[in-house]
Amino acid sequence: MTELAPTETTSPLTTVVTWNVNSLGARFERVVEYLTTRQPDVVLIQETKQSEEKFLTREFAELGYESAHYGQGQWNGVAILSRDGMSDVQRGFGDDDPEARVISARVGEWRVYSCYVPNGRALDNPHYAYKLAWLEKLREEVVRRRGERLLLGGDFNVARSDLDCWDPGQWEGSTHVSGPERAALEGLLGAGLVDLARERHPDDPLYTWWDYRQGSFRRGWGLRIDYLFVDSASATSLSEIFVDRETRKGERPSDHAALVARFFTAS
DNA sequence: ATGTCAAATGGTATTTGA
Repeated sequence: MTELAPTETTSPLTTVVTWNVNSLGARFERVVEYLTTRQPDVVLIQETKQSEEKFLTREFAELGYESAHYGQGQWNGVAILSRDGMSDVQRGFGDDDPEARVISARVGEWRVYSCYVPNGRALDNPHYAYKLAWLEKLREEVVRRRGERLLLGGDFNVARSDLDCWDPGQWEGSTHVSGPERAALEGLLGAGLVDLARERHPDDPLYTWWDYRQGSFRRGWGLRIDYLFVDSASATSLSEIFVDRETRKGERPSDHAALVARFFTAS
């Protein structure tokens, strides 16, 4: 088994988490429990499914986190939490994208992004073309920021390779594994990013999502669709990275687990 | 078409999205 446990340490590590919570309203208690017990430094949240008004800014502040949210209500919605503050928050790509799917901020030396890539729905659905175009916009954003310390986390809704998929045959003809989606994700990485989990653990599935149906989590029927990407110069500061499977267990879990990375802090 | 979950609604079941 490759289940990795978080390590207790007092060394100056920065912990960054990406987690698709599948409704912050439904998941708030789980998120609070996570923040309280694990005390991550930065949390990148996807699928808040909340309006700006409903986002519990004050409650997060009382837990020690500055927060920024880009919400649209019923669907989508992305947020960033930071124990050490943030500045220069940017919502969306600055275009006419009607869906709230990306937010970024300056956190310390990083520009961090919380990304929720469109699902695509089906290969012949207009949402699939939107997904590919959206990934291209994200790639262009990364190209624009070349040279900065970048950290992108989120639900990318693409399994990079068959290793990232419990039964590739079952997914044939579906979204998340198609050639154009994978090419778009590789194109994003080609802009100068490193897939930290895969680089550190070349042979482990490291699934981050399991369907609620059919006991998929128990059976190991997952996909790796959540990622943490950093610029290649920053990748050397990675201490460890793991999927926190505890976040997928217990009472009312999201269908995604949290992906956790720890970085050596620059001094 | 799914051993499910979440949001929204002329709602107490259905639709939509994932």
